[in-house]
Amino acid sequence: MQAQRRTGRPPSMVDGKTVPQRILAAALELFAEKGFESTSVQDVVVAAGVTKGAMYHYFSSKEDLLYEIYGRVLRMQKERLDNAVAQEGPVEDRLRAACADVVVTTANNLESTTIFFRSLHQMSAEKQQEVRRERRRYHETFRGLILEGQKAGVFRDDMSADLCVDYFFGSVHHLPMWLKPSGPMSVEEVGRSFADLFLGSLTSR
Amino acid sequence: MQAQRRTGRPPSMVDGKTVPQRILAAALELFAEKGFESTSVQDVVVAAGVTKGAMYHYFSSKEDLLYEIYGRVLRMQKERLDNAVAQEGPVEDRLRAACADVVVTTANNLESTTIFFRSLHQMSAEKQQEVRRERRRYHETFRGLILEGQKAGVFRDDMSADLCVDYFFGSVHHLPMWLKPSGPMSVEEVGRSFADLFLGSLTSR
Amino acid sequence: MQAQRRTGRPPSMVDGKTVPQRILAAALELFAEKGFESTSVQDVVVAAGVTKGAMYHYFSSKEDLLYEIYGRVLRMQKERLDNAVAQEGPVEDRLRAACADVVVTTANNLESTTIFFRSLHQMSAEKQQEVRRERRRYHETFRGLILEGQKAGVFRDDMSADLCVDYFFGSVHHLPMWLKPSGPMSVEEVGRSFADLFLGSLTSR
Amino acid sequence: MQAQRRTGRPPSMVDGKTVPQRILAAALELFAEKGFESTSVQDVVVAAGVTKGAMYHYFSSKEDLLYEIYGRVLRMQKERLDNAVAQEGPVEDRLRAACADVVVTTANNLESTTIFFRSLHQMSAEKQQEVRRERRRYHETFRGLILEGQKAGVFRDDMSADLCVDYFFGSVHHLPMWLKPSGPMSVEEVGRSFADLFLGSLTSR
DNA sequence: TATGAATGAGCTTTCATTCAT
DNA sequence: TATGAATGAAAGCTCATTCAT
Repeated sequence: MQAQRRTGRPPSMVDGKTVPQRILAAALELFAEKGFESTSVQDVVVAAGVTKGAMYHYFSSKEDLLYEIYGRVLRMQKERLDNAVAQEGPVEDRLRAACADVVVTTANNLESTTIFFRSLHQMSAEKQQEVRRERRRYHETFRGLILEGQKAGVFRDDMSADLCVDYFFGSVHHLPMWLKPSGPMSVEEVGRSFADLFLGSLTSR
Repeated sequence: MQAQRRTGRPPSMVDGKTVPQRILAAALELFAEKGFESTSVQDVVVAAGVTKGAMYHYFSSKEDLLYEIYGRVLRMQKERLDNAVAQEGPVEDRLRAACADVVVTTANNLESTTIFFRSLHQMSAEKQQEVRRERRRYHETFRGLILEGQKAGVFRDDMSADLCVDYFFGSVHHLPMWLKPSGPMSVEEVGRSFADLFLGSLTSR
Repeated sequence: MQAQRRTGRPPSMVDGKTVPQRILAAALELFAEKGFESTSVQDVVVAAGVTKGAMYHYFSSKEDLLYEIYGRVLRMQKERLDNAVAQEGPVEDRLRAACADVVVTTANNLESTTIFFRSLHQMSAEKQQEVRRERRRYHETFRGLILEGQKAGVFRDDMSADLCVDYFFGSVHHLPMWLKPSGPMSVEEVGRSFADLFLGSLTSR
Repeated sequence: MQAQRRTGRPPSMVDGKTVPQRILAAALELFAEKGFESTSVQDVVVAAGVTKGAMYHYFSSKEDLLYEIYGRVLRMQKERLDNAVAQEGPVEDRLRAACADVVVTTANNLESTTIFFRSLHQMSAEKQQEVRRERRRYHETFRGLILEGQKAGVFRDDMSADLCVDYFFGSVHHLPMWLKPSGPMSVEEVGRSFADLFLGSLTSR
């Protein structure tokens, strides 16, 4: 593994974070707080402590910032789901674990999720498609678990697996609308409860 | 049966809709399609076939358009829920009916719902509070049904009723993200399914 | 001829010139002096004594300003040429008059001509085509005179009429590069001299 | 026959051209195509395959690129004219040869000429003066030939020699506006024709 | 000799809103 | 009730140039 050639002025670091890292962190916070459209590039660079020129050195547009944020969320979620699915054990246990985990992950990244569902439509058609494709893969993996349980006879099979996925993820994606990390329930409790409610739906009757 | 004549210049009507009605209809469509911030007042008035001056005659600001849209949604939803709750019969039937109804109503007003959750943060803090207050009332009414069922012993009572409401309404509010009116299931079927899934959760174990 | 309906705020006038007139006059002067690209919209509106918003109320873009300037030049030149061609008399007299006239007209509109040949490439491909088409018509009309003289045997016919037109108009279009209205020769003298030189070319041998 | 070796790091060569040569060639092409102001330094260095730092190592500014281009054109034109003037023979033959030659040279360097007359105003006042001074010398040399012919009685002397020079060079400098190297006439033919037309003017009556 | 980071001023354009009628 | 003119602040983005190595 070759160390990459280093020439030119070295990148500036603050608190061990590079310029693009600081910019993305600032964008994440501001987009979640005020919305993508109501946040100006000026706002972002001031919050990140960099100049506008520096931002455009690393990102090609304001939309690109959004796209990068999306990429991170998608990568993380997919990785965790793949992980949960690959575990050993009965399908209901694996689904329960996956459900609880996605709730916890979402709860720990409320800002990203807020932005995700609020600002998707601000992206160019092409990038939206890319994101949707990735979401679809996620959806399919999850749906696979449900189908497996239905075939195994542990989940009711008079209900479309697709619908069940949308039903559950609706609940998850709306967490930012009401969940306060400082609220009465820990995020793990919320995760267990959501998993319980959903499994209850699938195993009822 | 003709509405009684008024004196003075009659309001300009097109397709039986007054100027403010046309403006709101255009705003609803555009805000849902492109987002509140990405829709200019110019866009709205062009789509409504009126001039900018006319819009500012009827509405005090662009935000006011959003507020009016919110008001209509809230009034409609509250009315329907109150109606469902006031029915006779066992609590599980009344809850099931309310669940199915809110799904159908939401599905028939996808544009409003899209705007509702995407653009709430664009409103002034005061108006946001007003909307949240109204939402809270709605939430409480619904929660009342669940509590009633828990006390009656027909619903599991080891789960916070608040959480259950948020869980279910998350699913409902995300309908615009995936539901196509032309899809394989009718909105009534989706309503019944969602109600079934939710009731399954509450009555499991 | 119906007086057009007047509603709304009346347009502001300064020195009997409307806002768009003042803007175009300022743009003409500045584009000629500093070049199109080096002149900012800010420069133009300050010189015209209007606001940027007013400019964009009347013109769709900075390029549109250029386009309007081009339109005026083209219309004027075409009109004068058609006029000269339509006169009575021998072809050499008509050509001589047309040559002298285009020199005088160009000399009296040095700014427009400067902009014309310096900034054509800044316009969108479509508008450039439109301008070139108009130029081509002008060229053809002029060429018609030469062909007529060649057929009549008064002009040498061993030289492409096209080439002759380009030859002469090159001289005319470069007038802004050296001609000073306050120079030793009047513009009419220059016109007569150019016409004489060109006619000398055509009748030599 | 290899050029003698130098010590130190050899300049990076591509296609036998040094870095500054590649930069100037790229600038020439781009300035002619899109105009000086519409070409960014970025565009130039990308086209030349070098970095921005490298460009600023060899040239002090973007304007400096333009200045270098001007210098090359001026040097070449002056050299060729001096050459033509220094020939033996009657003045009309020498003028005819000089006229034809400047047309051919211009036609073979359309890009340079395009830039020359389009972008002169983009240079600093001092450099503009320098260029104009050089142009003046060129003009004077050419004018000398005409005066010589007028004194010798072979050219009409009722026409200012200055005007004649401007008249002819206008035609030459506008060649880039219409001449296509792939057109029906070879550049040599155009040169002969232009020379013929101009000599016809001078010897008429 | 050459690099990639970073600057900061300036650019065109958009937009919600107000004005005068 | 409604118009078209006009405002002025702010937006996203570009760019020639300089910096630190």
